[in-house]
Amino acid sequence: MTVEAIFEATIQVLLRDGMNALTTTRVAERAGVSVGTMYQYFPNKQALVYALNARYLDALAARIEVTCQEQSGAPLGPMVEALIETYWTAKTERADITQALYRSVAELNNDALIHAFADRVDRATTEMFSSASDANFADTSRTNLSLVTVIYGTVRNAFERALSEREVTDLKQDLKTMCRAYLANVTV
Amino acid sequence: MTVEAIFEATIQVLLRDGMNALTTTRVAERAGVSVGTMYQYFPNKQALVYALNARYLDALAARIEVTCQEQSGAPLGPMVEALIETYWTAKTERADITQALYRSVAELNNDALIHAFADRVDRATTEMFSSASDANFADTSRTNLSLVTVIYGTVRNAFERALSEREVTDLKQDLKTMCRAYLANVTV
DNA sequence: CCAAAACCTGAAGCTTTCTTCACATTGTGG
DNA sequence: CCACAATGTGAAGAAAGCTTCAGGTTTTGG
Repeated sequence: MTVEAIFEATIQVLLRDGMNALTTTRVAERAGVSVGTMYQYFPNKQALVYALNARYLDALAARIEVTCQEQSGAPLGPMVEALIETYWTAKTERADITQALYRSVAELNNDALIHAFADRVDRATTEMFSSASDANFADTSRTNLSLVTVIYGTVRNAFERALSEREVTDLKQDLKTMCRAYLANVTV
Repeated sequence: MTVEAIFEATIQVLLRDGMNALTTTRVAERAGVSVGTMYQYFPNKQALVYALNARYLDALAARIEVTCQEQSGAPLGPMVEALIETYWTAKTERADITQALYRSVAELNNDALIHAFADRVDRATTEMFSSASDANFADTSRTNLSLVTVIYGTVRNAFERALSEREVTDLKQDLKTMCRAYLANVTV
């Protein structure tokens, strides 16, 4: 489909030349369509980048929701590990795309996008944690916020450092350790 | 000083209008100088943004180094709390600037900048942790990497969610808890 | 006080990019 | 096979930005 080709081309250009070089002409060329076609699907360049990110975040949220449902009722330890695993995998299996998108959102008015995503995902994780067989939080939403902020933040920062495979494995392991240790502390 | 005015103007424009609207004309205008003057100090626009970030990261690294020296020889618990406190404060005391810079680096070829910063700071924190009165790591550099990645990542992610003051306080507290709990696990 | 250096000015050239629109091509239902 | 809708084309207009440079102003040091 044309739209799909345009999205793919956008990612390619973003990867190859960065956000500065992301021009309508270049995207259209790489997508194998004319500029006019692009404007039939997106009112302007910003809308294109916005749509690309929305699409990506939607897919990511959906994956997290699946994990949360799968883990419903499980003990907290496996739960948090599954969440880390899902998020980490989703971000790293196409690391190049993740990186490209991280850069492209920076110059968007992305607050609405980010918050909608955060709200949706928070709802899923909060519900999951509440359902844990050993759930007994003093403050569920606080614990949820701390966990997800630490996890998502760590993954993102791991991207900015060029870590070796070994370092990534170790870091992921340690993140799990930290989250489990934290949960042991905050459950009554 | 002129250069300082230009830097300040760059931040202002970045804050008010975002990276898209960061034009040489606008920066010069806001700085109260002519465009020509700007080009006497920076060979081009990118160099300006680069220099701004370099300057900021240098100051941040210096602050972290001070904390690391102050904490030399202390126990691990206070150490990691001091690191969190320093980093968090440095990032939040001028949250607007932090946000503006996070956005501006995105479209820089920032790898060199980021890695130089990471190396410098990692050296300081690794040395600090090694000096701890109760230091006894199986793998010092691994533990260091895990701690700093989690801490810096969490702070960054906290920025993207619009957290209330209460949530920030709680999150910081929980981050400290997590780091201490982690340290208790990895020290022999 | 003066000459040289340092610093500043901002209009204009050049380039690049976004966006439009009149027209061409392709697909579809009868 | 035809008429009509949907889709695609790409040259050109319009706007905006980066950078230069010839010349003005201020500072410095003797």
